[in-house]
Amino acid sequence: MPKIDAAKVWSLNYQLLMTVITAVAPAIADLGLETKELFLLAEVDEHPHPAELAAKLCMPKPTVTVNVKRLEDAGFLRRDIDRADLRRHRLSLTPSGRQAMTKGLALVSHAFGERLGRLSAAEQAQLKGLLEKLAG
Amino acid sequence: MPKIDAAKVWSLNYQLLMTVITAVAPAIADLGLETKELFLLAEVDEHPHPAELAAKLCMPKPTVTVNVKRLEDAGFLRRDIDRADLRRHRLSLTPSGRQAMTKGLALVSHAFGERLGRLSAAEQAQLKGLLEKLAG
DNA sequence: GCCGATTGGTTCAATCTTAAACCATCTCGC
DNA sequence: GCGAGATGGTTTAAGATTGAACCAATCGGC
Repeated sequence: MPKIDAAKVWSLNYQLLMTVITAVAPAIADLGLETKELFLLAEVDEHPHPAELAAKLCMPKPTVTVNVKRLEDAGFLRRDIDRADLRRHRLSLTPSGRQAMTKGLALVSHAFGERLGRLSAAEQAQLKGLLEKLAG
Repeated sequence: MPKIDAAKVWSLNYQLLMTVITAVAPAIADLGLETKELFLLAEVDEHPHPAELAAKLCMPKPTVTVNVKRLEDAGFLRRDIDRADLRRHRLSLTPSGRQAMTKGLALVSHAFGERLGRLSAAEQAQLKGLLEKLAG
């Protein structure tokens, strides 16, 4: 019976991610960011429009609106109207936003990297490959 | 440079989990459960005390209190005072709670299993092993 | 035994989230 | 063009989350 229990794997994985992010949350907060805001910032380069962000981050549109507003007020984000489609807003990181994002991701990398350190380099690569297959 | 970017892996993984859970959320709701409540129920057998649940699920104590209360009101959970330690509450699933949990986990298994189906049985086992190393 | 420190759980109030309804703009077919 | 439907984003109001303060019971050292 090689079949594994998918719900168990999901749950295990979830707890892993949450443990890591909970541990770094205070340090991220010191940068002036909520963790959700950090992950939003991290996707802005690739997905500059709020609707895409909502889809990518699995969060409802109003949540994006609110978070974007906060990030804009904090000076981490600029919001310009897309001249090609007046409904759209094109988001872009300000220098300080980029800096905060970089620092924040470094914190996450460090914390999660400690866990990943339990795996060999080959296993790490393997894991990444498997997740990419799943997430694609 | 074999070193992988841990934050990327974290984020990839997070999006994978969220995509899956977002997709099943409506079906879970049909069982009368929020997704968080389902995962709380799923841990009750192993962690019958609210404080342990809070730690295991990475949620603050008041959140556990509220969710437990809802689950109790809905008839999915019983809450008895632990006679050995009068501060503690010992939680236990009612029959209908167990049934809802089983059905809910089956939904998650099915949805996540579809993703896992992209991997061979060997890869699935590999993934599970890697995650267990990380989460332990 | 008794007192200070710890732990388990709840309450409260402030904050965050989000479904529903909304407006503005765009797109497509005619 | 023009109108119906789709899409991008915001507002509002209702519900969820959670830090801080709290009470009750236990534990540890004396």
